[in-house]
Amino acid sequence: MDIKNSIITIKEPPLFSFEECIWFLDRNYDDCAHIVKQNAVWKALQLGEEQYLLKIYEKDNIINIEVLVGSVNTKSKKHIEGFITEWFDLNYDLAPFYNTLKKDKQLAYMYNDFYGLRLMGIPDLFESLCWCIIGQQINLSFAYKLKRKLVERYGTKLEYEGSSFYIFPDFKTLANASTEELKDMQFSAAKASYLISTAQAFEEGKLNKNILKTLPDVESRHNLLTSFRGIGTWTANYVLMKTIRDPNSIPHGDAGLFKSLINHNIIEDKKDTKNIKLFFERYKNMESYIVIYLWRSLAVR
DNA sequence: CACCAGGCGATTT
DNA sequence: AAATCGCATGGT
Repeated sequence: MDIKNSIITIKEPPLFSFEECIWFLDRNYDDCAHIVKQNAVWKALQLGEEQYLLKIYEKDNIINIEVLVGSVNTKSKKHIEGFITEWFDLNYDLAPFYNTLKKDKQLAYMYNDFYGLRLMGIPDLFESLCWCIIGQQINLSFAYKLKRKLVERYGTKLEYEGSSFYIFPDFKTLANASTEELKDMQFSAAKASYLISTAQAFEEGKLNKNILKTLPDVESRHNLLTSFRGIGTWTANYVLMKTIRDPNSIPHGDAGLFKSLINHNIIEDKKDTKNIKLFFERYKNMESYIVIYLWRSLAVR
């Protein structure tokens, strides 16, 4: 294959910072979903039957996607372009959000400090839900540690030039895992059971991205999600934000969100529901974006 | 040592 | 209906 053919390019949208986006992917944690180094991100993924390893970097306001592993043809090229566009939220117009942000006395600084940050998504619904279940109630460092154990045990490893890249386990594999195995890996009994029952819901066809996308509004999507064990309002809203890309999802009860709102003197404490409501009214239909920027503010470069 | 982490469901009041 | 509890473990 011609080397040139293995590089896919996408023109960057306005109000975009590749560097800010890929920095957010890790922000000093240890996410096994990708490797960020030298102004590039390496990402392994499954597209249909085939496995891919992508190296994504920026050059002259163009996103370059180098396909290191996997075959490139018209179909897979389109698939990869679609994946990156969705992951980086390239089709979203940030201008209305920035217009509102710049008028916000406490948060206007974010326009300069986090300029061009997009809502980095989790395109795969099963992966997204598992990540939420893992992260419930524990600190993020431990959550990433648990996720890595899960992925290294049940996922797919891709070796490339001495480095290992991992693809998140598919639901069939996790549906057949046992709670005992997961408990031995430091998952609580409850989390082990939620992960397996979620995987089984996918296997039985009761839950998938298409079902959610077909529902008419965010309330019905929220209600379907929370009808499953282990998926509460926080998880439902997180997934609607990161995977379904509803613009108006707020992960209510989120510890980081409270912390950020307190840091910015927007609320007194967690029980200050009145000011939380007032705050989000300023960001009508862009709630998901302001949440991402509030989370971003918790991380230190 | 206590208390909280990007919560949730079960149990008790 | 609302408040409380247990969960696994790491960090402060």
